[in-house]
Amino acid sequence: MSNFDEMDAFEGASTPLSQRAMSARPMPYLDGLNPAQREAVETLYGPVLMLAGAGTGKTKALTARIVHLMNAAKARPNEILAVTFTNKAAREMKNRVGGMLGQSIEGMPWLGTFHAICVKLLRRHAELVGLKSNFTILDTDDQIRLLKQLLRAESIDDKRWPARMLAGFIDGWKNRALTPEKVPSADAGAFNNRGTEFYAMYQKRLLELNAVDFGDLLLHVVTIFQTHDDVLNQYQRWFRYILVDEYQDTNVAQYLWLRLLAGGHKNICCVGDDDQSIYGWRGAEVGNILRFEKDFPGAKVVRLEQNYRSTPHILAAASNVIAGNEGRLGKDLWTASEEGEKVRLIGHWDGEEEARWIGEELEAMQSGTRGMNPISLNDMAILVRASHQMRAFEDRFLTIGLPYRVIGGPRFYERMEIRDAMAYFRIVTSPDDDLAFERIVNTPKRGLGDKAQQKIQMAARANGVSLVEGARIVVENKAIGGKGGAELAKLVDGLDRWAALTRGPRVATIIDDDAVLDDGPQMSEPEFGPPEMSHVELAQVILDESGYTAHWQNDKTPEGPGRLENLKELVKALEQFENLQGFLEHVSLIMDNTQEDEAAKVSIMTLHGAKGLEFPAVFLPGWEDGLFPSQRSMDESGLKGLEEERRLAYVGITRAEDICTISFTANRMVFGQWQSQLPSRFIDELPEDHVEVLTPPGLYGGNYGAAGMGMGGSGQSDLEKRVQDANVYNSPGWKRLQARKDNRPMSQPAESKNITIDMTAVSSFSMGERVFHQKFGYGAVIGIEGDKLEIEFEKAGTKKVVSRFVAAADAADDIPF
DNA sequence: GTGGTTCATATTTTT
DNA sequence: TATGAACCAC
Repeated sequence: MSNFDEMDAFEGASTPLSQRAMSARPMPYLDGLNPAQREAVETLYGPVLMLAGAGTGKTKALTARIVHLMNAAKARPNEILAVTFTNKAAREMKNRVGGMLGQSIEGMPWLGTFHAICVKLLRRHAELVGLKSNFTILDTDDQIRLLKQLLRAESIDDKRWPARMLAGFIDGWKNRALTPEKVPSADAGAFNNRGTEFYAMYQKRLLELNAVDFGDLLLHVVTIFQTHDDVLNQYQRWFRYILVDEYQDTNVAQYLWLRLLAGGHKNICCVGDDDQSIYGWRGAEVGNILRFEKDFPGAKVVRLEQNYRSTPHILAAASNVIAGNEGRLGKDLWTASEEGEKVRLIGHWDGEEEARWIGEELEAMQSGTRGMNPISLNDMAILVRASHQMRAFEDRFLTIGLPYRVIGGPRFYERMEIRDAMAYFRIVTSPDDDLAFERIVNTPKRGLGDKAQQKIQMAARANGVSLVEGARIVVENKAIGGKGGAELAKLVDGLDRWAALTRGPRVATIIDDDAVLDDGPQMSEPEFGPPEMSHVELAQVILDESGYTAHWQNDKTPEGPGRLENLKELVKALEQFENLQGFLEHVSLIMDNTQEDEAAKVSIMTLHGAKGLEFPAVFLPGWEDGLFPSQRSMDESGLKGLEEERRLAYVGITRAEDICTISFTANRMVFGQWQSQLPSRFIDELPEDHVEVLTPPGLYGGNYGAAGMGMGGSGQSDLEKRVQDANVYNSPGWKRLQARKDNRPMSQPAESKNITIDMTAVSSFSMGERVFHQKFGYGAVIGIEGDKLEIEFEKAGTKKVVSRFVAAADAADDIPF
């Protein structure tokens, strides 16, 4: 396809208002920048690497650069390609650019995530890789499902060769921009020697389904660029300036993509921090950022080293830890801020005690008991290495009634009910979406099990049609009897009816040259008359008439109400789109957890989830060898793994603005078994001058190492390792820390705990009353003690819970959180 | 086809 | 420990 005529039309497109408004004024956005930031902003041409340490104002610099490009280089907003990894980052950048310009920035169509931009590109050139432009995007779950089907068809024992493993290989290849033909022979042994073969089959199947997975979005676009010079040239000319955020997280495919696009003018500015590369296991290549100057000869490297976030103690601790890594580009972070408190280090007996102590500290900080100004819970965070660590905190906070929020977990669009609902929308808007059909055909239960579904499959295959059409044939032939047959007939009927409601009659395609948007090469789309019903209403109708809403209304599990709530939210989200298609094209990439909350809560999240965030008070629990650094990382990736863990430690510490508290425990329950733990080797890397040891004397003295030795009798190497670890624990650094430790008591229990009793809550429950709890589900009150209730839960057993976390069962909709 | 059982399994998860 | 998937009996 050739878009050159259209391209030429864009070159003459009128100058956006924003730019005219800008050029009249001076450049106020440059004033607030420090010299390094300013240099990075003002070097508009040629390759630039902005090495931005944690908290050095890289987003500020990046946004200022965008504005400066429009202002000084007279770049039109649509000629700037700005890529991020997350939607959140993209959104923030959009907002901040808009803020600097003093107007909303609708005119930056190419500011987005790698994936979102690739979707846009791929929809335009889909046919070059054998797709139709309305392809569907499969998420990980769909991907696994599909692979399972393939493996089953080949009678592969999925115990021994699980689909997940195959998905891992395939993702790995896609991350490296390798199509099946290009997989190197070194990888031939993958997946029992059949990895490449299955990869090829999977890709073929995806094309048949007109579908792509996340990895394909990049892979296909890279393939197009590599095989179609004309297309590549178009975009090379179109994107006059390229900006990349979090460059240290790019994988090979993204790297190639960028190199291809920047190939002409090389006006590319990459921003990143090699010390914050923590996604190696997802295919990210730190090498990309380390190699930048070689890849782009003559590149200007600018270091942002002034930190505006943390105190000197915190920075020193972080710098000292990260100094243990080899082959860094190196930065010297400094700050003008006041000294503040040292990084605090404390050991505990076990995870429960750790959670209890942190809970008390949080309360003390919140009430200002600690002799400081009170801190809002919103300004505190607990950052863990692995999500299973969260449980101890949740349990503890639930019992003491401390409001918390878990960040991360399944994303909105990954939830079962959302995916089911979306499958309904998909099958209605594109009836040949077989995957969607498979998902919903027996959801809710329609009495259509394996056998019935096989019949549909066979009918479809025999006639070379989609599953929906196959189902229609089955219904017409009455091949399925009884309840199932009747239900299937009803479903097919429903699908027809809903599809008819989606759109009005088809209208002749109109190509209106003047109406072409100026955001790049365009393709025309068929048009339809006006729909008879708004897509929002239609969505509700689909969910109701299909019986899906009722399915969850009848659901007895504690999740039921929440799922209905999510469905409501999904329908609400539809309002922002023009139609169902538009929604589906974007939703898989943009829906995220948008729970905006009112009350102050402490955040609990993983270290990975915390990247890019900052909090006045940060707690880093679980610094024990094996947990952090994670044993698995070290086993699988050796020194590389350990270094990535160390970067994770660096990320964790640098999230803290004022107070950073690191803790470890002597014992921890691992897979149901108690294990004695040794303090993390990273603890030894903390600089003693910047650390205050809070561990009470006697608790973790010499007997700690002895306990570790006593347990390690299982094998020679194991024993050796433990001896070695024990030596680490007794290392000079640790001994010095012990020697300097403060003898003060651990912390006073927060008194506020017993003072604040919510009287309304106390009186509102009675013995035997049926209640609902968000985490534990339904239960009966069997004991009342002040504001605490003892509840026998139907699923979760007997628990003591603060009454305001519980709602009367008949009012489950009004749970106050 | 559903529901209960057993058995294996056990990081991190931007899209 | 505790969760999910797979299998088997109704």
